[in-house]
Amino acid sequence: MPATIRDVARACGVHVSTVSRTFSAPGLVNAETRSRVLAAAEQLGYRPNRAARALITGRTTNLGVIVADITNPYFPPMIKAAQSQARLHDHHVFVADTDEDPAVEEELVRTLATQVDGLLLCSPRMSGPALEAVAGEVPIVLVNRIVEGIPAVLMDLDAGARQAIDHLADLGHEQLAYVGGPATSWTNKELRRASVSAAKHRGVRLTHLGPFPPNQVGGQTAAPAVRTSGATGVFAFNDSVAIGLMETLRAEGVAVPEQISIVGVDDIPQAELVRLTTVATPTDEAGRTAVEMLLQRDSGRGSRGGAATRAPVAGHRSLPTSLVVRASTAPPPPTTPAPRSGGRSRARAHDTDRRAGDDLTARV
Amino acid sequence: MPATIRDVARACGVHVSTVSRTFSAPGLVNAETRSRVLAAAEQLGYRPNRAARALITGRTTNLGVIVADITNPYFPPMIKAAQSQARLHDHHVFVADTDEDPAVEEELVRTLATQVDGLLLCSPRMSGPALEAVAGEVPIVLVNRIVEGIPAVLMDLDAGARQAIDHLADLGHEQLAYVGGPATSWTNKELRRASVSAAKHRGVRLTHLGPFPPNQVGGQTAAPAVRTSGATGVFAFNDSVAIGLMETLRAEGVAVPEQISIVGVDDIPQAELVRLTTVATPTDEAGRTAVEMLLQRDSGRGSRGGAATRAPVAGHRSLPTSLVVRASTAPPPPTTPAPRSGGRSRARAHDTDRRAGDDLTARV
DNA sequence: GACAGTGGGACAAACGTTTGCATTAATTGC
DNA sequence: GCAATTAATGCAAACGTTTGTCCCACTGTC
Repeated sequence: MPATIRDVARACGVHVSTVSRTFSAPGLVNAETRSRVLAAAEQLGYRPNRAARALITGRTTNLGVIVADITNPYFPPMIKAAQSQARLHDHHVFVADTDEDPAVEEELVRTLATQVDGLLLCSPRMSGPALEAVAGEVPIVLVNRIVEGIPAVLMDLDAGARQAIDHLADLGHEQLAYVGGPATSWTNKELRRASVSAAKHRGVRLTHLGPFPPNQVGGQTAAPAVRTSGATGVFAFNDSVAIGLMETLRAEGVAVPEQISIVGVDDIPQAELVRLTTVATPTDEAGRTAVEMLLQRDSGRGSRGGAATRAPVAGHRSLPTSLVVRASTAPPPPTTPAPRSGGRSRARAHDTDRRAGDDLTARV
Repeated sequence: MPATIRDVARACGVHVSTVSRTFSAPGLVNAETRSRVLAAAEQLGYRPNRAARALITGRTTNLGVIVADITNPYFPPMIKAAQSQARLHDHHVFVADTDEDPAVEEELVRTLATQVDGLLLCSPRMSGPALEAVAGEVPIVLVNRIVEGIPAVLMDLDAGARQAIDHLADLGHEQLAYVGGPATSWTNKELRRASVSAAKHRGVRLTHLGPFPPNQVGGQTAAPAVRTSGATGVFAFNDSVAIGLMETLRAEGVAVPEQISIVGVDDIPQAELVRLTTVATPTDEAGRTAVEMLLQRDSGRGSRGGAATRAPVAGHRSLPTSLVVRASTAPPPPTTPAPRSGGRSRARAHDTDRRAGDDLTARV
């Protein structure tokens, strides 16, 4: 029923190849002919059939974005940015949700592979070897994961952990805890490593707790361990965990931030609502950048080109994080333990700042 | 590079049509041959090319979901459910974000139309005639919108508004306000109408405020109008507006719920965090249902079938809402205005309940 | 006035499938 | 045992594009 290229050709007495070129290589067709073709196409409501085009060119002008859970507030900004960036290049995007299941993830990648020019894997849970195998079938860009030979965009977690630990140390905290996420999470591993390193650098003690599920329930579960750890400053795997923890502590009568300070990661919308201090990660920029890498890598490819023309594998791109100070952090209670003078004075200054402009948000 | 149907055919000395049938109509091919074909396909890593299949069958096994804003927490559960339901039927889904722009929406529909078997338009902003035109090109199911002749799934806003207004009236409020969303929003129109009707039915006064943007900023903007309206009970277009309003009122020293009660709509994750009383709408079920309607309508279609085989246009499906009572609603302050005895006594009871089990959530 | 150069278009093959029809072989009914 | 049915497979056209190659009719040049 919809008009085909042949209908257009017939309508203006010209060969189909001319119509085709009018769209794909306008320079090769006479200006007068071109406008006749365009008029006819417009009038017939012609839209090129992408499937047919994909069949012969080998390029689909489609991208795929695969995430663990669309309802996790961390992902939507990334998806949105990816989609919008793709649209800039006249691409559409498939979005798939793996429900946190590596097997589903793998199957989705496989079935999607034939229909896209590239795949964006966001915080993938798949095994490294599986990822490498899959990268052989279809161009891939990873987000929040490093696998040898596969391009990736990452958050600068080293800096992020340093910002969080420094902030707590600046406030005067000397006993910290890192509340970890899932054991299988690459991000968790990195964050933990970076936290340990930053704590050592500042000369404060840091204990590791977990693993816990990466959501509010995980935070609730972590509460007892946090209390017995004796830490006055807590750095959590992500905002959801931090929020779950904060709410639970408060319900149990532990004042936050007066008795325990909490820092999260990601700066999801909920974090602002509960005034959680957190390390903001530029998820939207990650989505944009990843799509750009995919498209760049892809350009010049196609079924005819073959593997030889494939662009050299791009490297990793690291995105800057930034600390957002809100109302979940403050100096530790004065009683325990004996404060060092330097830390205390700095902490006092911070404290005053926070009370003065309580509804202000400082970005560091 | 990837194996084609021809490679498989050659590998097991059989014609391509037999291979094709092995997948699309296994009953027509001998069991022994079938297993030989399957083995060869498996060994060569053959996956049917969807573009080629789409080209000849006219069916893409793809669906599209179009929303105004992916980062609006209202939509992700709907997208997730739609995607998961589609996967059950071996379909993939495109997700597109219109950035609240009707023109973008229209263009996305047009470009997506050629690549999908059906489109899910969630709270579309497009004009009615434009929607009708588009529905002629590709099967469509609307969510949260009624347009003559186009199937739709809707929230039962009549019931929702009644639940909200009844709840406020039960608490003893006699002067209410409806804080409206965008003027172009169909949902807003319905909600407003239903609120007026419910208020009249209960014999309480209700004034309409707005329009306001459908987000927290909208709620902030609405605060002055709410205060001057004299209302003690507020029903807001959605949770985001309700939250923005609540936070602003509190910052200005107006106690919620002691001085003003607020009810939202949607029950987004943030609502639970700030203990907002709200009318929950089953967005995930909406996504699931809509996909089911789309697929059902689509089955038996295809390029060869033509319009004659198109199933009769499905009707509307209305989904039940439910009131979630949290801590943003309470009886009005005793001073203003003189309470009617019936309302008061009931309100007292409610009030006691709330204080007794403060962290409990009642679903009505 | 023949000739190379060039711009514009037509021709046809190809992409990887599906599917109606023809063909063959095996089975059944009489 | 022969026609008629059924089961299994082969054959080839078709889907709507893109693109390499070929052809024609102009130009401008010597």
